[in-house]
This record gives sequence, C-alpha cells and structure tokens, in this order.
Amino acid sequence: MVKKNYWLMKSEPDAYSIDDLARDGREPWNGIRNYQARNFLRDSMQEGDLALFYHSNATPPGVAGVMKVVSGPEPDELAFDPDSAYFDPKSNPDDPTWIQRPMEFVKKFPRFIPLKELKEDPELEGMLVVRKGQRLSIQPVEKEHFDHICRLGKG
DNA sequence: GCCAACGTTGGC
DNA sequence: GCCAACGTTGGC
Repeated sequence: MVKKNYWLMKSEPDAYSIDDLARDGREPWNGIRNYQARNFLRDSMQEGDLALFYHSNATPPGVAGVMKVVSGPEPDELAFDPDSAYFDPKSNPDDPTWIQRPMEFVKKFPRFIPLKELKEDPELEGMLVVRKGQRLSIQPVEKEHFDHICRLGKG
C-alpha cells in the first residue's frame, strides 16, 4: 500500500465551485497551465488521494470541501481545442504537454473555512496556501494540516 | 481597481 | 544564459 498524498486544488467558484462538483459527482480537473502544478497532476498524484477544494478569487477565499483523485493522468483535451481559452497550439496530441485528472466529490464542509482563519491558526503554520503571494493552483498538503482543516470544517 | 509575486517570452 | 518586459494569479 502506497502512502496517500494530500492536496489543495484551487478553482474560482464563478467558473467551477464545490456545489458544481457536488451536482456533477465527477469532473475532470483540467485547464492547468503551470508546469509545477502539471507535474503534481501527472507524476505525484495517486488514485485515492484526497484534496481540499479551495475557492480562489472569491469573497471570501477559502476551503469549501474535499474531493478525491479517482483515476490516472489523462491528456487535457482543451489544449487541442482552438475554441477553448486553454488551447495550446504547442501541445502535441502524441505527447501532450498538459494533462488532467478526474476528481470525485467527497463532501462539502458544513462550515466554509476562510483563508483568514487558515492564516491565523498556529496549527497551520508553514502551509503553502497561507504564504503571501503564492499562486500555485495545485499544492501538496501535509496530512496533519489536512486533518486539522477537516476538523475545522465540521463546524 | 490595485498591486505583489511570480512565470513566461524573446532580444541580445 | 541573462534579464527586461510583459502577462497572470489572486488577495485585498
């Protein structure tokens, strides 16, 4: 049994929110156009890993719930669609630059946890998402931090 | 709307 | 390979 990893994945709720995932049940996480985030998606994530669903560019920003990695890496088809905002003419279908991961809804927290609260919590010191100016849309999270945030979300 | 903190691009 | 210009992210 491989050790489970934990993640935080950002989405702008205007584009796709935890409620959208609750409705859809399962959704490919695509449109990632940053190499570091791509590498996490492609190389580090394992089926069964859990991820915090983070609402970015929201009022307020914060963690809304939990989802699960349910499959291996797949080519991000948006990169091949000239009509998509995520079209990348440099991505070759035979060797895709960008990849996606199917994610599955696990739960929406009874209590949304705003970023402000994460920043003020001494238990979460050192967590990437509380660092000023960090922009990475897919981040590894320590199990202790993940568990603590789940407790906070219970209300 | 502002702006800090990046990441990317392209000239040299 | 350097680095300035530019674009994007995302909190505030």
